[in-house]
Amino acid sequence: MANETENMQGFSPIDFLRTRSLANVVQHEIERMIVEGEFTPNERINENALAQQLKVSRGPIREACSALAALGLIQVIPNRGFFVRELSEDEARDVSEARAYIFACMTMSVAERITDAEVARLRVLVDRMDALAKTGEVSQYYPVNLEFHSELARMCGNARLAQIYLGLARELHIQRYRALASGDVLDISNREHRAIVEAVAARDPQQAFTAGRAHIVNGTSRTRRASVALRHGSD
Amino acid sequence: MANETENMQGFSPIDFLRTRSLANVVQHEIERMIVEGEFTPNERINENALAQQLKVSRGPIREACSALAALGLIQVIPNRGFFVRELSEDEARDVSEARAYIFACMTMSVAERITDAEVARLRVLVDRMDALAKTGEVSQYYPVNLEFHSELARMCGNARLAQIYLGLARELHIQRYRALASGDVLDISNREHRAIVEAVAARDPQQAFTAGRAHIVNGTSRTRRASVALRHGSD
DNA sequence: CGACAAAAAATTGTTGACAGTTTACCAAAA
DNA sequence: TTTTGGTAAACTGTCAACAATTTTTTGTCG
Repeated sequence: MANETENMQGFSPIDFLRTRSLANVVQHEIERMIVEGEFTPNERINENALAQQLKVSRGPIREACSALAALGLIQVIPNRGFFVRELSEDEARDVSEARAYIFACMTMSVAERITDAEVARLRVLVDRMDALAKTGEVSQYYPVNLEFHSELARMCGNARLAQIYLGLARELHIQRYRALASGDVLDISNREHRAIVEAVAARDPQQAFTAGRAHIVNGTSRTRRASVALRHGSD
Repeated sequence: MANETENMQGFSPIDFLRTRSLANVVQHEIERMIVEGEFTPNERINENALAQQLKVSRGPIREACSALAALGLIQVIPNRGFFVRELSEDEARDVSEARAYIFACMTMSVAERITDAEVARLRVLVDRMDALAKTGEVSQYYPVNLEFHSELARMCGNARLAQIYLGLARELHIQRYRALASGDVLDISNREHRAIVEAVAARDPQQAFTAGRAHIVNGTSRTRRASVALRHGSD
């Protein structure tokens, strides 16, 4: 129809046409709102208000929330509604630990199957991060770091493992356990990257597992320390 | 209320009642139908027919299917409906491998934190399975085997890891990669159980990881062999 | 007889309305 | 002032109807 192009804002028209179901669009919109803080943890999602705001009826809203509940991002309490899920201290610890384990498994798998060409590709990324860490360019370091991690996820040759890893990372991201990096932290982090690359280059699965797990565990405690420092600083 | 305390088994009855919306009931019903073969892989789920059969309207059906789609059990094709998801050969391999990795992480974690009392509890289970394997009582062996695995999941001290493990196991179960056991297979399988117990009893995480991974990997190939044999036998 | 187009049927997508439950509010009594 | 009881508003749970799309059937022409 002609007016399809009117009411799409922020979405590419291709995506809009691919998943024409409103529920799907709504789901991604709610996800975005949670990530960007328009919904706070434990807040109730008012179906009527959201329906009015997004100009749809409650049906698609409820379908989207059901899906997000299954994904663990939303909690449902019968007769009271959908609530943005907040991880307890214990749950956050479990998710972080699980993420470390699964990342370790990924690097282990990479060590068992990596080619020389792939080793070279990882080395390029680590070298580039080294240079950026030296100059302290956090904003440029971050995307390369992301690429390094997703490159490993691809190389592990197990799409499901990678998917689980990304899901856990997203959950932590939503809960505002975000990586906050300063100069020397970048350097330490990249030294761990190098340890991973050397382990997989040596085709040593044990060592790769250990290095991978250590990287996430250390990263988690670095993030936690930074966020505690921030909290004390701003109070 | 007075009768709250009466019929609580495992979890509180208040939770039981609180999670009962029609959509939730329908979700479990569809799940059951898939597991028990009333829906075959790739079959379309007819919303009207199912609504009539379950005596509800299409709203709850769609909410339930959205949730199952998020869980990966159902596939959505816009304007064509919900389809029972079938794992491809590659996907099934990935899921099996991921399950092995995560079980290995669980046993590794158990080795790092297990108490003497818990070691004793595991030994009791393995001994009991040994006795049942000798007599070849498959139907009695199976529940003890299940208890052994869930006991390990509990002991690993990470609810999220355990949840992921169970999700993967369920997915494979639904896809009919089921454990089919005969006498000597039981014996071999339980020898692997014993290897896991000895590794965690020695507080050796490395060894526990190896033993745990091997158990699932071997179990998968045993199941696969059995199912191939069955298929050839029945054709 | 087969290919193709048009009509009909079946099915999904979406909406608004109504019933049942929870929450908020307010007045009266202790 | 606090508590209690009851009423009204807000909200969720469910449904049936309508719109849009896909699939099946039917009819026509080569």
